[in-house]
Amino acid sequence: MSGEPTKRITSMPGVRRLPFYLNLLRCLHAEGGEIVSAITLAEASGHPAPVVKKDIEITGAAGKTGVGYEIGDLIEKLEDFIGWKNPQDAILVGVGHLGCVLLGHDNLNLRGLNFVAAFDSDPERADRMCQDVKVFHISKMPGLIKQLRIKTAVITVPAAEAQAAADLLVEAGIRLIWSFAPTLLNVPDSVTVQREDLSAGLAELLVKSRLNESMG
Amino acid sequence: MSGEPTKRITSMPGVRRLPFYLNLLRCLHAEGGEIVSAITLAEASGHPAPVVKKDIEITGAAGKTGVGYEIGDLIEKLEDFIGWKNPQDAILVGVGHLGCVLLGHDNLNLRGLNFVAAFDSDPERADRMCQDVKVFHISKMPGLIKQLRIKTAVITVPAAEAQAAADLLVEAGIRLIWSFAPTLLNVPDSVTVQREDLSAGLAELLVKSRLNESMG
DNA sequence: TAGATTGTTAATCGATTAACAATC
DNA sequence: TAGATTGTTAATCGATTAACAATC
Repeated sequence: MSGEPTKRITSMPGVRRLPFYLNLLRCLHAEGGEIVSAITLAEASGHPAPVVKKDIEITGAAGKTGVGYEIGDLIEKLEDFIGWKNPQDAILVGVGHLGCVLLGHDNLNLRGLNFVAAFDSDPERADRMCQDVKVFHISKMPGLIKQLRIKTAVITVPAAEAQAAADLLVEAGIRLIWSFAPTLLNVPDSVTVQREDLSAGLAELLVKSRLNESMG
Repeated sequence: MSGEPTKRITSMPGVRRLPFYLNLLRCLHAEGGEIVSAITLAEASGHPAPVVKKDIEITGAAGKTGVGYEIGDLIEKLEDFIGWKNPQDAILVGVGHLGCVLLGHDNLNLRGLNFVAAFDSDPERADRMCQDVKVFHISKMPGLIKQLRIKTAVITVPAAEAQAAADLLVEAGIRLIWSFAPTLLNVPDSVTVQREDLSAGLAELLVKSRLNESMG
């Protein structure tokens, strides 16, 4: 009822901002920077300084009062908190255009995923390479996931096939699913699903722009 | 000070959920459905029914008490509110892997954008087609934007080139920018920018999964 | 009528903003 | 010391949840 210190909730909006800071920090680091203040990060990210400080706080990183944060340390702490320090093995289902882009994630500033294989239900797409990742027929998926003890999967199949793919993945032992299919996936509570929807961003752009106009 | 009825703020989280509902509604419509309740949409989307009702409310759509919403009407209202009824002409800068995927947006369930041209600074990529869209060298961009009076642009260039691209676009008259570059873009207030960051979703997945595990 | 569902109002919750004391 | 910046606490704001009256 009173005082639950265990309930340290981490703000998801905050978590989502971390990769952007990380990107900035890597740039600063590459340029030889050593110290950075929340104010600098705020200006470079477009978020208010108090937000930046709060976001950094959830990672457990500490700065020096009156000085700022040590860039190298901050990078370490952010990577560690997000879970990008030791990229985990992952597979991808659905080697269409979007699937291929994600497999070559170096271009996208994605970290934390190490694709070891990709799968597709179309035999035409199997037994080829896509972005240096071997593509197999989907019939080989369950066996390979179990054998390599993969826990993370990306779904880039059409909406109609997404639930069937998810069922296969869960049955084979997958615990984390990053889905780009515009459908709700039915999975057990023990499986974490993150649904991505590009059209959400487009809708936001169009509505924001209309609000912007009407404000003058 | 008291009672500002003009200040009808539209909830952005709500706006971002609309495209998903729209997708569901189109499926129901295609299957011959005529009426749908907020409860049905809630179950199919994974959002609570009160949220669905509030989200529908912002679009101005009205249901029948005790009955539900007329699917055809709801689709109309959502499309109209989001601004997808009359897709607007748009261009894309940066015809890399991601750029190509977005140009073929039919696969992505994106609506509202009608790509009339694409541009790239690499001469090798110019004067070709990508997903049925003609690719030009970037030197032709300002002229074409002005000539066709394009207002919307998608940026899929590397981070280092994004600001320069944005400057060109704004100068040529672009008012809406959908950017996939992991950088803050400096633009006048009259220009609306929507920044997309795929790695945010990945970070959220990893952290949510950790929270999920620690809960048992 | 009885059951179902919308639409609205009030209560809760979490995130952002503002302010400032502590300290390098 | 004086200036700068962290880290924390309090105040505000907005979004979600809960409850229910209105009504088909």
